[in-house]
Amino acid sequence: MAFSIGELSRRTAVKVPTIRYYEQIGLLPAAPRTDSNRRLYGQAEVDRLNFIRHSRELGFEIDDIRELLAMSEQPQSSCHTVDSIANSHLAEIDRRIASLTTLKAELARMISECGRGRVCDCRIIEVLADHGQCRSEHRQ
Amino acid sequence: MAFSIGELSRRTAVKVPTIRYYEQIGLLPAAPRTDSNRRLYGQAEVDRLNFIRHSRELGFEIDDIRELLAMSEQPQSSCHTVDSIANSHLAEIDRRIASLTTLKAELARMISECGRGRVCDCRIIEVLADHGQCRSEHRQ
DNA sequence: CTTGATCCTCTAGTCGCTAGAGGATTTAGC
DNA sequence: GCTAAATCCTCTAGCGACTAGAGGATCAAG
Repeated sequence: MAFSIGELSRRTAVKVPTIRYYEQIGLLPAAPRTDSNRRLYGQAEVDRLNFIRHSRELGFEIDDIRELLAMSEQPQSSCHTVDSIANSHLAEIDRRIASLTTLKAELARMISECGRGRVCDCRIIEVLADHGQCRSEHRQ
Repeated sequence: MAFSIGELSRRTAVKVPTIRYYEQIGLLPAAPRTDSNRRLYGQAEVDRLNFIRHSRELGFEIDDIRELLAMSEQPQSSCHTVDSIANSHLAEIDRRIASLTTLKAELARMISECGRGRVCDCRIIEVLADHGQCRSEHRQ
């Protein structure tokens, strides 16, 4: 039933020091200990940590996750807060996708235009410099 | 011709402390100083800093930028390195876009399914928990 | 009974900045 | 010329979210 921090780590793909760090910052409650001071966990911690990991992967910040966790622990409350966190996050996601898509096109174009030539002919440098000409002035 | 760090900041949209930081880590060469020890810059620094800013916006790390800058200062060399930096960056961008797109769909669905109800009925929590049921076990 | 894996706490380091203290100098208005 | 505000300088410390390592205790397997 109860298992070690290493086992929790294996079950959630969250590294051991990260789990301890989450406990330290109060994102996970302090775990009960064995006689020899080792942390003990159960299924509830697996769930909570998966929730945290998934949220982190989706780009939520720790403070967002704190709020989301607080919500999830008070199911009787309105989901308005959850909704607004998710919504503002969605707007941010949209911005990131848009900018990454632009970047992707730019990078892809740069790479395709970059022949086997010398850097002076390589458009990657030009595009990054936001210049229409070779940046040879940097050589002095 | 020569201008202050504040002016350089205005021309490049890079904050003054960030410029000093870049000098400190050697991303910008140490600027010449006035008699009263103030840094002086010219067009070359505007170019270089724009290059850096643009690269950072595109998600390149400082060390990547160091390499790209070294390339741009040796136009006679092959652009193979530039190309490989950009290519590996492109792969990373693709991964990020894919994961953000999945997230976006998920968030959008969550938000649309999240009625005016209680959190127990709100799918945002469920999706983040990667669970099919309400996480009321968290309440104890 | 020993070896190696795992656990503990603690401090310090990472990256890319950002903020603030405390002081000097420059610029603008009067 | 004088004052007040803006800008500059250096320095140290802090941020988020970990990650690494020291130094030591304990556990599980052969």
